Amino acid sequence: MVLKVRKNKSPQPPKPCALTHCMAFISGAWAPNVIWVLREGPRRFSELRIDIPPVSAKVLSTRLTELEARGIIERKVLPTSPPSVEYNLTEIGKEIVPALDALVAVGHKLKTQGHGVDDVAAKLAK
Amino acid sequence: MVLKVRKNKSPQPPKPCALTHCMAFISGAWAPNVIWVLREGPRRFSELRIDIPPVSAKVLSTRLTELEARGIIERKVLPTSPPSVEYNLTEIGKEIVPALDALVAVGHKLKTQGHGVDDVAAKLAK
DNA sequence: CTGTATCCGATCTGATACTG
DNA sequence: CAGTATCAGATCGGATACAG
Repeated sequence: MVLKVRKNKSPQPPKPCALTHCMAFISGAWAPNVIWVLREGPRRFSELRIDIPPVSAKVLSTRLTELEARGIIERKVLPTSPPSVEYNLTEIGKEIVPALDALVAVGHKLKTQGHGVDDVAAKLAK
Repeated sequence: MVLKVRKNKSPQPPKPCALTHCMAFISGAWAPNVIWVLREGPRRFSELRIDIPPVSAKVLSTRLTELEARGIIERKVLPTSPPSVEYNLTEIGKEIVPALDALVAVGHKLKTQGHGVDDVAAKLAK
């Protein structure tokens, strides 16, 4: 999902919030999934790969780096051998969870009303 | 924003909801913006182009078609000459708005704490 | 274990031009 | 006005190989 982030070349009048910028933090493949998994507690890198099967190491790594830079997750290196790393949601990160829930609720409702992803794909194919 | 939609090849045990599928409806550039603008009432095609400046006609058209297929917006052709078309949110579509608000609220908070998009970009550039 | 570096194909978007 | 067709460039994610 590409949430397009508009380059603010022209100084726009203070729009509501430049929506797209405000949502950039869930952009990128699997970003929402990471937050979703982390809601249940801390996870290690390899555990995340198991929880989100089709994600490649590269993308997961990229996403975790971004989410950390955005202040949504924390990265903690455990002094073990071999090294292990634990990720968990920050306080702000946890605030995203309810919003995600709301989105999923709507998605579920759409699905039950004949607007599931497959249904939509069929319609668009016509 | 690319919300990756996983192909459900392997019959996964009934996961929470296949998160990604449930969020597909806001995927695609400008999709959230369209919903955001439409919250204030119906808009015509050309009006949307004005409200969301950098969007091209092609993408806007594509997005509107998708959102309609997903049951999020309604398309109404007005019997005028030249023809004009009105778009507005469906009842279900309106339910997305609060979720978007919640997301934006978090985004705004992150911004005020030094995690704006530009700050993040700077961190990642290092 | 936890990543990073490359290469590469798939996908998407914007610009332009054109139709009803 | 309201799109659609086509093309080119940019971006992104996956696979593989490799490093600390």
